[in-house]
Amino acid sequence: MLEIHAMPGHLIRRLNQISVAMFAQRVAAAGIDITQVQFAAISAIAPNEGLDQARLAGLIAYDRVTMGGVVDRLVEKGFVVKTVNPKDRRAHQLRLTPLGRKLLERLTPIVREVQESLLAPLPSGEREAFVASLIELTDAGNERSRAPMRTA
Amino acid sequence: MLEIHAMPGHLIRRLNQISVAMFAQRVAAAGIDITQVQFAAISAIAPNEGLDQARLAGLIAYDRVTMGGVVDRLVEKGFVVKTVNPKDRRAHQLRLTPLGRKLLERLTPIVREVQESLLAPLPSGEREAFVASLIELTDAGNERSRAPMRTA
DNA sequence: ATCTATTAGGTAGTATACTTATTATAAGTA
DNA sequence: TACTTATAATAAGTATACTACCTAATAGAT
Repeated sequence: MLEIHAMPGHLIRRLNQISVAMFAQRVAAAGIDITQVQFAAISAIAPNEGLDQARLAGLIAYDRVTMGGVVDRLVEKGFVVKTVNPKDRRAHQLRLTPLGRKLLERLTPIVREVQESLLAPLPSGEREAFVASLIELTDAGNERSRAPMRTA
Repeated sequence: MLEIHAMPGHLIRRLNQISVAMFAQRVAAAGIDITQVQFAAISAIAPNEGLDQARLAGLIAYDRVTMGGVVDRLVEKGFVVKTVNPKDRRAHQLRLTPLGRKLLERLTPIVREVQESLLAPLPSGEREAFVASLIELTDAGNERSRAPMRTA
């Protein structure tokens, strides 16, 4: 048994890999071609149509440069359209296509199920406490991340 | 407030980003040029000198292909040496150099401190429970990851 | 009206993290 | 011995996640 096997940093990294793999497996099984990160993006665009890439990145705590690539792939797949904001020609406004909206509707219940499966190994009494701790830690550590969440 | 902001998968992803950023910041502050992943690799090689890349990948739950690149960078930096196993010429045996061993010694206390800082925002009574849940979840989900841990 | 600081987005480069395919070698079996 | 299967590593391709740097455009101050 190595020391790192009990280190929070290492365990979080592994749990993230498990989470990503479970997402990919369930979504592929439903015949849908999208990643976890791409899902987060469209689910944040949906209630904020017309927002720009920088604000989108802030909403879901992504790096801005990474966001550019994610959006491009979503545009390529036909789920998102990107138009220049006439009021601020630096900014690209993002909107879901009808296809993107339909995809989000189909995905949402699947993604909820993935979350349940992820926590299923915990006794039901501990799941809430675990999620509460996650929220506490991400909240407290937000500014230390290179891509902090920005809701304002 | 978006639904994903309370989803375990999303929170784990963010916490991993925070953890990686904290590691990078502290290690850079100590004047050391190494990533979290590279640290995990050398800390697993140290007590298992002569192991091959596939076993190393299993020990710390990395993808074997990814491991190849990580090892190459450690070799380039002079922390690890890679030799062909004469008994099985497919396999590359890994060993720390004296420089690698010294680095590991310098890093270990820093990394321990990073783990403490990461959990510091939790009330002290909740930290153990949180880590226990992490272990429970990574244990239970191990086989779902594309890079499961293999200690055998 | 001009100067300055800030912001949005992009490029190029590095590192992780996977997929599928290929090569080399090894080990087992017929 | 020949055939088959398994394994170690690499190659090429895609996606995320950063750094550092660059340009264009805007906003605010003077």
